[in-house]
Amino acid sequence: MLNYSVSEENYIKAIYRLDRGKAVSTNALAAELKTKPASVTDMMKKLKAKKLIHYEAYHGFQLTYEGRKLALLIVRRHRLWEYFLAEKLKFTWDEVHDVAEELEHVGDKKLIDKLDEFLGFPRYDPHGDPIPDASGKIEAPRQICLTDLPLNRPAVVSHVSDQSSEMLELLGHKKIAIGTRLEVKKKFSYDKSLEIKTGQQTIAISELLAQNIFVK
Amino acid sequence: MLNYSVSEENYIKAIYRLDRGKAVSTNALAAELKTKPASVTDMMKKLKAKKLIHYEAYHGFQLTYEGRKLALLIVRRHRLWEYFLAEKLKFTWDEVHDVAEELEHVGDKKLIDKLDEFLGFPRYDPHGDPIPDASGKIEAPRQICLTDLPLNRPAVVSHVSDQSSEMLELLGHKKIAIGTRLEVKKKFSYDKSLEIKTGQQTIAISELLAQNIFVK
DNA sequence: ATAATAATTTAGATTTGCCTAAAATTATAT
DNA sequence: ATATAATTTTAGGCAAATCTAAATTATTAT
Repeated sequence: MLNYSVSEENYIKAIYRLDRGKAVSTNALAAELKTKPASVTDMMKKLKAKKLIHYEAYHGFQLTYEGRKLALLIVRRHRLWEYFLAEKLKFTWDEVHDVAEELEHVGDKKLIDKLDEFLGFPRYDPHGDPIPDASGKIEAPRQICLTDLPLNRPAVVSHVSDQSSEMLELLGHKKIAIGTRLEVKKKFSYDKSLEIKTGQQTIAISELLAQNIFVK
Repeated sequence: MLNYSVSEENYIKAIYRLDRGKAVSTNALAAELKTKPASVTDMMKKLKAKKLIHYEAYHGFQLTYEGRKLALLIVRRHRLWEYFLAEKLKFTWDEVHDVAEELEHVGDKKLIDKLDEFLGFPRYDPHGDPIPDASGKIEAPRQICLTDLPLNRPAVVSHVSDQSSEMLELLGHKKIAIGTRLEVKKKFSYDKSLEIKTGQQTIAISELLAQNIFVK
């Protein structure tokens, strides 16, 4: 496998993260990477030339088979490092993300496979996300977005896709974590906020927050 | 402490490595980093502006106090990762260097200090080099190069800086290893080779080989 | 259906880090 | 001491990744 720049890897990972079946848009990717749409277009041309994405001007992007393989490799590195940081170095779960973000770009194949072995081949990272194996296989997470959960259907929080400390602080405050059981009680069309019931309490969830919570 | 690029860190580390009391030259640094003298000059201007080195055109460079502090921090990261790779991931001693070369640029302070703690505050890396502590202190065995050892001064081999198998084969053949006692008996200006006496024998050492042997 | 709006791309600059070739400076040898 | 050689710096360019502003294409709202 070839060698990719940190920037290329970050774009590929972001496209993978935003992938919901449909093509990813320039603006969405720019927002995700805190960069400008013009920069995204520049990079998309390069990634297309390297056959990592399908792309026609004005019609968004999707990962090719090669692109998805690379994305899964980066996700593997990221989640193994997160596991290492939490399990071995005793970082708290909200500290691991930013550090893993840097470590994930160290590309040595042997390093990652030996780290995996050292950790005992963990299957989930500290946020509950499955870790791809050395061949790139990943457990299919049959989770749906909280915004798509029907009213009064019991579910369990299985994943939060944004992992900024701001997001995690908010989740902590609302006492929501991986494994929390909940039901959506009401949906307000005005601001698309939700009212949800957890074991103890009934609370409001903004649209943005709901979009980043996934449940099974 | 500010944030430095991978390139800046590599230059600082190389100057630290080449430091023998006198100023480091442009050509020596270019050779060490496998780059061109013109590129070195470019970077030296930047490092001077950042007050990491002392530098006047045509007169070489030396680390400032800040520069030395940064160098020791990078050395600390490098050697802790080397220890981790050898001790925990079971890499062999000749594999650790290249991987540590990448990991050393992950700058998170907490990561390195927690790694240090996890490893049990090791004092030496797998090559026998001392590891600076969290405050930047390093054990003082300022060893000198065999080329700088005065005639007839008894010394002990403490370190070899090149670790290629070719080098080690040659050392093995000449029966020189870490701990070998020796004295320099003659220096030949013609090819800068040395004649040295070990316990058993008197042998010739080429300039290149001598440059890579360090003694106390 | 078309005009207004939003999204996207292009054009042209900037910064970092590197290069080659030429000029300037320092070191060396006779 | 001075010519020659070696070293170092300058000048000018290139590629990657980013930006702003302007132009282009797609979407939407009436």
